[in-house]
Amino acid sequence: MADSRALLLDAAADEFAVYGFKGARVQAIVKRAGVNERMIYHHFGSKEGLYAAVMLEQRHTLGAAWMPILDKAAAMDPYEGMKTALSGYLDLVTARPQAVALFIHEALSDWSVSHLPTADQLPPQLRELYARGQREGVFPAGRPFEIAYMTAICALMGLTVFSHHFASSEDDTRPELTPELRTHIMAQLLDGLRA
Amino acid sequence: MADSRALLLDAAADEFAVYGFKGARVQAIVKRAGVNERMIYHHFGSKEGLYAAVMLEQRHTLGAAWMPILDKAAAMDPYEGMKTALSGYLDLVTARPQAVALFIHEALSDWSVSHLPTADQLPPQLRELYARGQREGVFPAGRPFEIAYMTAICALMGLTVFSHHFASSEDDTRPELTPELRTHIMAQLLDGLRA
DNA sequence: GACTCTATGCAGTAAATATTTACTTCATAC
DNA sequence: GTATGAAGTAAATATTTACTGCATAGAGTC
Repeated sequence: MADSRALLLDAAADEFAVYGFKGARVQAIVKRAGVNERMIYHHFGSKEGLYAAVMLEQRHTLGAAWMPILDKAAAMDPYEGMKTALSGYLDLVTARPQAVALFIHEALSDWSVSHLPTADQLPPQLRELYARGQREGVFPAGRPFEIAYMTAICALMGLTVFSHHFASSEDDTRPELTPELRTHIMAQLLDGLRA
Repeated sequence: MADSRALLLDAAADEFAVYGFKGARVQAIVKRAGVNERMIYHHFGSKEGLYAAVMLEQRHTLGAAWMPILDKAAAMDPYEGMKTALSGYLDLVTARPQAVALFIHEALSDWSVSHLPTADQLPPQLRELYARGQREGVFPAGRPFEIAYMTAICALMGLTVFSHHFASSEDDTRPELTPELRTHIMAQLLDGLRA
């Protein structure tokens, strides 16, 4: 009845995000999803197949959500464009911290087939926007785009991972970044990009 | 004969750094360490005891290595002090990427007793240095130290995790950050701190 | 040499874990 | 109306995994 495939993908994303591939338990996944254990092998063939499907879906979802923002940013002036792109990225990872966790787990583990974008697969819109900013003197001329990009994105991913450190001691709810904290973070990252 | 305790701590740090607590296998640890499986339970009582010992040792080692640099930084002017502290931190995590991996794994997992420093345990030397910089107008007045600190440190940790993305395709060796890349990263982070 | 104590090794055990086997429903196309 | 194949379930299997009981080796002390 219920779409057990989608239920499994969601539950598995949560479980893999917390424990990584080896640490994740299929029983925990099927329990979360509320489906029979057999369904994993029916839909995905193996735990590994399920993992690969989860990673593909996450990367696709994240990419699809970021794409329109990147396109919008590409039409703006370099500084405002970067602001838009990074702010949009922060929105995305705030809304889907599991995706960040999944990517980090994969980077830490020795997973053979990486589902992560490589240095030459970074968003071309931002690459061009950054180059334009460099020509206009808004961004420093000598700094490679890869460095500028990775430094800013890594900061956002890291902050997502350690966001619960901003929680007050008796705050039991998930401590989302307040708009005020967001503003400070964005200002710091954008100042870092400036020439 | 051989100090099996130290061998186990080292091997376990490597294994936990890659797979996290649940994903790590005690057999893999003892194989790496070249000691008998029994030794884990002799020295640490359990897998969990070994993990706790590893985390304590890593945090202590990292803290002890950073401490003198922080003290030196505290005596400098705010900007140069921050530069010294962050540059020293980058040296540390470059030399011991496993420590970063361990902390990130713990932040991602639902481990009950956290071995991570909380927001009020951030290095007091830097807190005071930052406040001094704010009074002198070097650092922005309204931005909380926790934000400025975490944003910069998270960027460094994230870059450590994703550093292999800077490798050229046929580079089989571990792609350490070149001095040139380091310079760009430090410049970007320090510019971000500036008022 | 006997005695003690810690370090180490071997061979196991019980539980956990990924995967498979055999089977039932159930919708839909021919 | 039945053939077909996908979706779902319960139980079993083979392997892995953390952990233990027990024996032994060696070093130091008397």
